[in-house]
Parts: sequence; C-alpha cells; structure tokens
Amino acid sequence: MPTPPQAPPSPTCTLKDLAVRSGISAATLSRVLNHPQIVRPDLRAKAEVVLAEAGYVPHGAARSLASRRTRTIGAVVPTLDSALFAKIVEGLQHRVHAAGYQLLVASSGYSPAREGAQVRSLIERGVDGVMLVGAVHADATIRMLQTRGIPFVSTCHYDPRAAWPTVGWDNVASAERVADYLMDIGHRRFAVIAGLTTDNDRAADRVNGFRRAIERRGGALAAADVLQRPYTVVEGRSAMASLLRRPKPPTAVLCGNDILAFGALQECLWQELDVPGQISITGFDDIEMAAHCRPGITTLHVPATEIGERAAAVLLTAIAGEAAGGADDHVNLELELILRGTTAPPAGARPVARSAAAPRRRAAASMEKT
Amino acid sequence: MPTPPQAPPSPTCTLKDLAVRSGISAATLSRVLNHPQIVRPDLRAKAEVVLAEAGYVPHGAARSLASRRTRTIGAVVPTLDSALFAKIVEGLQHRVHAAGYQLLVASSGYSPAREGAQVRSLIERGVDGVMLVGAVHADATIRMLQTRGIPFVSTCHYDPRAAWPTVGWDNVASAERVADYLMDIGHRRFAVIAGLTTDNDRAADRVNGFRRAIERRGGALAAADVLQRPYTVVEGRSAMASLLRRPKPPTAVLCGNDILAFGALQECLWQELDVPGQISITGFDDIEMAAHCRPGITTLHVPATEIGERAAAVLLTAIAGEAAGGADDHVNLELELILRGTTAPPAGARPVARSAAAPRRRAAASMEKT
DNA sequence: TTGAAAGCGCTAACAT
DNA sequence: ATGTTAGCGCTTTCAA
Repeated sequence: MPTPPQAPPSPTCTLKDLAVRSGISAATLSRVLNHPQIVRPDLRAKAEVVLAEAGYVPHGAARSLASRRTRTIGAVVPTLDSALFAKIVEGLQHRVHAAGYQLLVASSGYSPAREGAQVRSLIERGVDGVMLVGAVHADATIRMLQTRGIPFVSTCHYDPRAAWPTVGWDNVASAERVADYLMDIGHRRFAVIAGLTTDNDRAADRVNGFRRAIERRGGALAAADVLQRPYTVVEGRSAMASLLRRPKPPTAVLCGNDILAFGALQECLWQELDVPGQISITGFDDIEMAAHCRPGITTLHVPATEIGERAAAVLLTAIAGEAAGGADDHVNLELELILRGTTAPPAGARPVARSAAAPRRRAAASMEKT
Repeated sequence: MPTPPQAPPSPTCTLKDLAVRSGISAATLSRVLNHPQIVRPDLRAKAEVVLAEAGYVPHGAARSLASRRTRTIGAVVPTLDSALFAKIVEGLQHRVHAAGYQLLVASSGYSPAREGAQVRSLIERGVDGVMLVGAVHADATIRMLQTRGIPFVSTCHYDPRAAWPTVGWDNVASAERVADYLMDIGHRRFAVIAGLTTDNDRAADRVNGFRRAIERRGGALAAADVLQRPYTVVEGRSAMASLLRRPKPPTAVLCGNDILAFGALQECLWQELDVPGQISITGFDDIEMAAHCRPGITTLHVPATEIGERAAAVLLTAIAGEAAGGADDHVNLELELILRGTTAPPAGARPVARSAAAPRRRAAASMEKT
C-alpha cells in the first residue's frame, strides 16, 4: 500500500475536537457544513481547511438525532432480481443521490407482511421518505407511514383515488390494448401466462385487462386458459409447453411480463414451432432482451428508469415541503405498444382490416432484420 | 380505510413517555428491548405489553448514537441493473435481514471515485460493515474503512494476498478454462467481446485469462481481436456484427459475460448463421437466460446468491467479533463450466481427442432438446 | 434486578 | 456573524 498522500485521519474526530483544536466553535463548524452562506467567507474558508485536513466525516446518527432528518430514503420492492425493479431502483437512486440522500433498499418477496416488516425497519432507521411498489399493502403498513407523517409513493400502478401519491400506469388498460391488438389482427383463441396474482395487483390487473378486452368482443377466457407462474424463464417455458400439449392450442399467448414471454418463446423455438406463423406471443415491460432476441418480442414499453426518477422527485418534493405527500399526485404514464416479430395474424386468417388507431410495427432495434 | 384494529399509535412515543405512563423506567424498557434475559420475567412481560400497546418503534438515530452501532450494512455495486449483482445483493440482503440488519445499497457505475464517495456516505450513515465488488478500489476508500475499523469484504474476485476478506473466484483461471475447452475441441481463431476493462479488474482478468491460455498453446490474441464493450445486449450484437464483417471471422468468440454472449448469439441468429456450426460463442456468469435460449449458451456458472450470502456471513462474523475483518478470509469458489449449444468443434476440424479432464456436455435445462 | 444519571455528536435556539 | 447552551432519544455505567 502506498504512503498516505494526505495526513492520516484520526480514527474519528468530532466537531468538538476540531473546535478545541482550531479555535472555531463547533456551532460555526456545523454551520459551515449545513448553511455555508451564513458564515463570513474568511472564517468559512478557514473552517473548511480545518475540516478537510482532519478528514472529517460527520456522524450521521448524531446529526439526525439533532436535526430530525436522516437524508435517507427507503425503497421496498418485491425483488431486486428483476430487470424492471432493478432499473426503477437505479433511477430512484440516481435522483436521491443527487440530492444528497442515500437509499435503503429492502425486498418483500411479494409478501405484504414482509413488506410491512421492512417498512417498519426503515422507519426505525428514520427514513425521510419511502417508495413502495403496487397498490396493495397491509393496512398497518400504510398506517405506520401516515401516523408519522413520512412521505411515501407507490409505483407501477395508477390509481387516481389513492390517498397517497402514485407513479405508474394503468395495468388494466394497458393489457386491454395488447389483447385488442391481437384481436385486430385476427386472433380469437387465447391463453394467458400470467404472474402469480396473489398479493400482486399488477399481475391481477393485467389478467383482468386481457379478459375484459376479450369479453368485450364476445370472446371468453376460461379459468383454465390462465396459467399463473412465478416470473422466471423456466416457468414461461414450462407453461408454454403445457399449452402446446393441448389438443387445440391457442393461436396467441399473452404473457404477464417479458421474462415469461421469453421463456414461452424459447420453448416454441426448441419445439421448432414457427413464431409468429403458428403462434403469437406478447410480453410486458420491454426489457432489453425483448428487442434483440429473434424474433423480437411484441410488448408494452415500461419506462422503468423514469418511474424511479419521478418517484424520487415526488418524495423529494414532499420532504422539502414538509408535506406528507399530496394525494393529488398521480402520475399516469402511457405505455407504448412495441410491435415486434412474435406477433402476426393467425395461420389461415383472412386479412383483417387494421383499425385506424392500431400501432404500426416498428423495427425493434437498429440492427434488426425485417 | 377500515377501523384501526389496534390502538392508534401516537405519532411518536419515546421510551421516556412510556416510562412516565407505565411506571417502568426507561432504562428497564430499553433492557427489555436489548437484553430481555436480564429483566425479571414478570416485569419484562409487563413492559412488553406496554411497548406493544403503544406501537413503539425505536428511534434508530438515538439508538446508534448511544450504542455506537447502526445495525446497518452497506453495499456498493457497479450497477443494480445486472442479473449478477442484483442476485448478489439479494443474497446479502436475506442474510443480513435475518440477523436484524438493514441494507444500504449504492452503485458506483464502475467508477472508483464514485465508489469512494458512496463509501464515505455509507460511513456517515454509520454502517457497521461494507460489501464491495472487485479488487480495485481507490486508496482513500480502503483507508477510510480501515481507519475506522469498519469491517468490509470485496466480492467477485479471488486474491489470497488481499489485506481484507474476499469472497469470489479466480477470473483469470476461469477464463483460461473456457479458452482451453475451446482449443480442446479444435478452435484456433478467436476473438473476445470483453467488458470495459478500465477500472474493472474482473473484465481485465478474464481477457488476461483468455489470452494466457491461447498463448500457452502457441496461439495469439491480437489487440484488434479484443473488443471492449459495455455489458449490454445491443453492444454484444454490434460487436459480433463487426466481427462477422471481417474477411476471416473467428471460429469462436469468447464473451466477457452472458449479456454480451446473448447479444452476440442473437446477432448470428438474425444473420442466419449456424451457431455452433459456423461459429462458437461462450459467456460468463450463467444467468437464467443462458440455459433457456436456443441454442443454450456455454458459460461458467457463478453462484451469485451464495456469494452474497457468504459475504454477509463474513461481515456479520467480523462485526460480532469486533474484528476489523480477518485478512485470512479468502473464499475461492470454483466455477463450473456449463456446456451448452453455442459451442462445438469448428467446421472442417478433424475430430480432436477430448482431454480426460474435459467437462461433459450437459442438458442445460430439463426441457432442453438435444 | 432496577432506577437515576451521564453522555453519544450534532444542530438549532438563544444570546451576544 | 459567532459563540454558548440545551437538548434530540437512547444505552449504559453506576448506585441502590
């Protein structure tokens, strides 16, 4: 290890130590740290040198005890092992870091009880704000937050009547769009490979949207046509395999997210089925892979990073404004339907007039071959 | 909102409040929380009721100020938007949560300077331990940690001489194994699609390993044969595209991770090349997708969750033992080489005797067709 | 075993 | 504009 270029910082030095050593009071040192403008420039400069030379690092606990703020934001997501949530957290993180906040992350494993425990633990740590995912939470969780006036925001869903701010999109309406598009190009026989809908309002809403759109046009989605699976590639594959074993497989399979869709697609490819010739597949989220696999996956684009950033903005505003989170803050993002290679009219279908409003197919990636 | 099932917790109640209200001293209440065994059972029971009825949540800052511990662990990873790091963090999180710790995560974007800033910020928050990724860190970063006696561990690499604990594997040796396998089956003309090696020792080590193995057998890897790209699918695709434009493309492409390999593979598929017939591809990490895409990607399996869990164990032990991290703690995990469909002998190669020690091809996923 | 009291290191009134 | 002082809520000696 090279020689320390700077003076070796003492194990831990406090403002009081420095006050004694430098002749500048601890209060002024503290002001230089927190409100530099109100300290006369020459003294401030001197103080800054003292602080820097000592390699001073503030003691966060003492700081928050005295100031009643921790400069820490909490986030509870179902799992980090998901391109979607990881991106949302990254977006949140970048924004809160820029504002001098640190991020405390926890995962709930899709369990409201675990989410509650995590929120409690975050509150103990004194977080100044909390980001949650979804519409469904234990009553106690919400109450803990509200009682203490801690700003929080829920993401990945849209609910104008929620009593707290939300940043997301309408899962029902989005799912309807996908189903409508498939019906527009002639599909009538569907199956759904959904996520686990228990305690997952997003997954449930998507199924509801698919069903509603289908029924609106006189079709039906039997209970047996909806397979619920954890969000993994292998589950998508096995679900598709079971669908293909049916005497009369669906002509289109609507998947709860891109991971399931990718698995479903790969199973078809392994079975040497023609996608989309024999079967169409759709996803949800638009993770990077969806644009580059072959064929590309038709899906809805979720602007994950933006969601995290906007959630951060909502939280930061609420914290700054001493407001406990305006219930009027309901961001509703429109998801773009991205048409790629996994969807086409069903085999033998007579060409169907595409509705005027139907989205146009687009090259998924710059390099993509038609 | 339904009626609160429990007594509505007062906005914030302190131990002192409860002491006054209940007649039990704050000190005893505190003992019930932290060392229940040393309080007489009947008093303890009474105290527990008081605490529960009040919906008491300890004030973390006050607690850590007094106890000099925060029950918080920090982790700085290059990015959360990576299946590998996300899994590692999940593993770490599960283990530290089980021990009553909360996780503070930060990302460095592969920059040592940003990493240093994040570590500093974590120290301010009083983390009891820190998980880092890789061997390369700013001197100041390590010093900050060591000076304060904060236990830390670095992951994803193996270095028996590191002055702090490490949990990982030997990237050079692992990369050599992949290259050796490819040479065993007859390949001689290679290209590498590596990650960005600047400030990324893992990426650099892998390139070194590839090169070393190739040169050991009399081959060579020219600088132009090593393409450095960010870890994204689209970069893997474009790198492969540029390789395929060469007059004499390589017969095997070694990729820095599975994301690059996936992109490289998809580009070949879009160009209707036969993989592995015309070109072989290897990855690194064994993310879920690698097992299920078609063809499956030959890669090295990194036990990501286990890495996070073991890092947690190292940290927790160091914290409990008041030890500042034994430098003797160097976990070296052997990565299994998983043979899948993206690799085969080069076209026109005469069959080569497979070395006795060579790994056997295995079915990548239960459902995989040969 | 329990209670009283002294801080932990900092910030924010309050004086000056 | 700066220094002095009083806590923030808890844990942990120290007495009892």
